[in-house]
Amino acid sequence: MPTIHVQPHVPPPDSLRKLLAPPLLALCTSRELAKGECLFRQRQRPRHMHFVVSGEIVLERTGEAGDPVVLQRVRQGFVAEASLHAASYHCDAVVTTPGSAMVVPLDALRQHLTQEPAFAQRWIAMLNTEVRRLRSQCERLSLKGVADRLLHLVETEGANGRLAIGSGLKSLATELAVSHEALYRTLATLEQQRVVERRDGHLVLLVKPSLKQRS
Amino acid sequence: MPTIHVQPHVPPPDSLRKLLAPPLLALCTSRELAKGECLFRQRQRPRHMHFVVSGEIVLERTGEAGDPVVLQRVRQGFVAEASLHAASYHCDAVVTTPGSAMVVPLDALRQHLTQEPAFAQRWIAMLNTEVRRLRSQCERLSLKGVADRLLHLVETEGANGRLAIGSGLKSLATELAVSHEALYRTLATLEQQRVVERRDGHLVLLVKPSLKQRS
DNA sequence: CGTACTTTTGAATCGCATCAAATCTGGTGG
DNA sequence: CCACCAGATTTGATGCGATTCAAAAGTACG
Repeated sequence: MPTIHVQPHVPPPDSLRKLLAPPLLALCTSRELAKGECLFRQRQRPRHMHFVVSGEIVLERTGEAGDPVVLQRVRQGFVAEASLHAASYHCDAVVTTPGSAMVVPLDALRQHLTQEPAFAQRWIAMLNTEVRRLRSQCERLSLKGVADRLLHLVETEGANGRLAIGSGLKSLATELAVSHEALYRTLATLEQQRVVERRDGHLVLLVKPSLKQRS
Repeated sequence: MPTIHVQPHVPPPDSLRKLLAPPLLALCTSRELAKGECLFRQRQRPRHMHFVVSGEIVLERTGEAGDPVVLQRVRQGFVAEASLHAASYHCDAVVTTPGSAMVVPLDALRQHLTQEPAFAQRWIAMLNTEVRRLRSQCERLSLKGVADRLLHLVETEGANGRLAIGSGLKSLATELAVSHEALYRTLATLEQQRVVERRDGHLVLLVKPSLKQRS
């Protein structure tokens, strides 16, 4: 897996510049994300909002004594947008792939939300997108087979039948809530059947989604 | 299962009155929900926002040729809040238990959102809650065992270890993405072990969640 | 009273988790 | 440059739990 080094000054992506007004953008700071680093932990009080520019972080919750469950992987976008008014985080944010993030002070963000109606509208639109994404994820996790979940992921999250594998298939397996062995096997089968292909860190669909004729 | 008949004039619940300002509330109309009725279907253009007051509706998506997947059950709250600016619905809304809903014209809702900053704030808070709920649901669906999912549901969605079974255990099984047989069996086992109890359409936890000693 | 549905239990089967082990990979330090 | 190590990747074997098919009993409703 080729490690891509980030440039010293990663410009905030268009999506962030469009969402945030210039005055807010000016208050943002950049932050490097080192592998294994924690952006925040469960029960901490939120002080900043993080926007992942590059790299990958995962949200995970550790329930009492169980294995940590991966709630979401973020490669581009806000982390825990819902913690806007929360008194504490409800999950951990761990960096799985080095990169960088934009950091917005929470109090400034809240203030702009109340004072800039247009900004509030954009924020609502962003949350709507997030709600839809989460519903998709629920739909995906409702599927029974590993192959179904994987294909659903590529069709749903991928761009034009092409999905970037972030930090290895292992973390992808956790996101799909299957064992990594099962994912490896399923992927091998799908590759043999010419349904999907792995190329330079990407999963590529080789058949039209409507022609689901595997097995 | 006792069928509860709704009163002729169901007042909008507090949560709705707090969220909507009086001027918007005045534009709302009430609507009876007959069993099996469709509030809307996939690909239709949204014209109204629905708030379930009583009864139960489910959001389900039918993927090409697969079984319909239940995305969410709503017993109290907005249906498809994320379709605020969407050009079309991305799922069906079917009434599973008769009741009533408040209907808000979408254009009026959008207008108030842009003109009433305070209202936009409340809307954002509502969306934040929804995002958290959906993350919980994803976490639940990531659990492997039927018992784990069921208990997680009662702990998460229930009030004080008490969860109302809406329209039968069968629809609950679909929400948990397990076969209804598996749910019946698991529930029977859990009742034998004095972990949960069924009383008048409710699931009641009999042990502290922290003392998870089933096995 | 009959029909349609949910609930319940039984039995057979299958897919995935789990345990195990080998290979491959990139990165480190000698 | 090479030996070496930690992690990811891959393949194999086994067992469990859930799905599936089947059927019976209970329940609501016209």
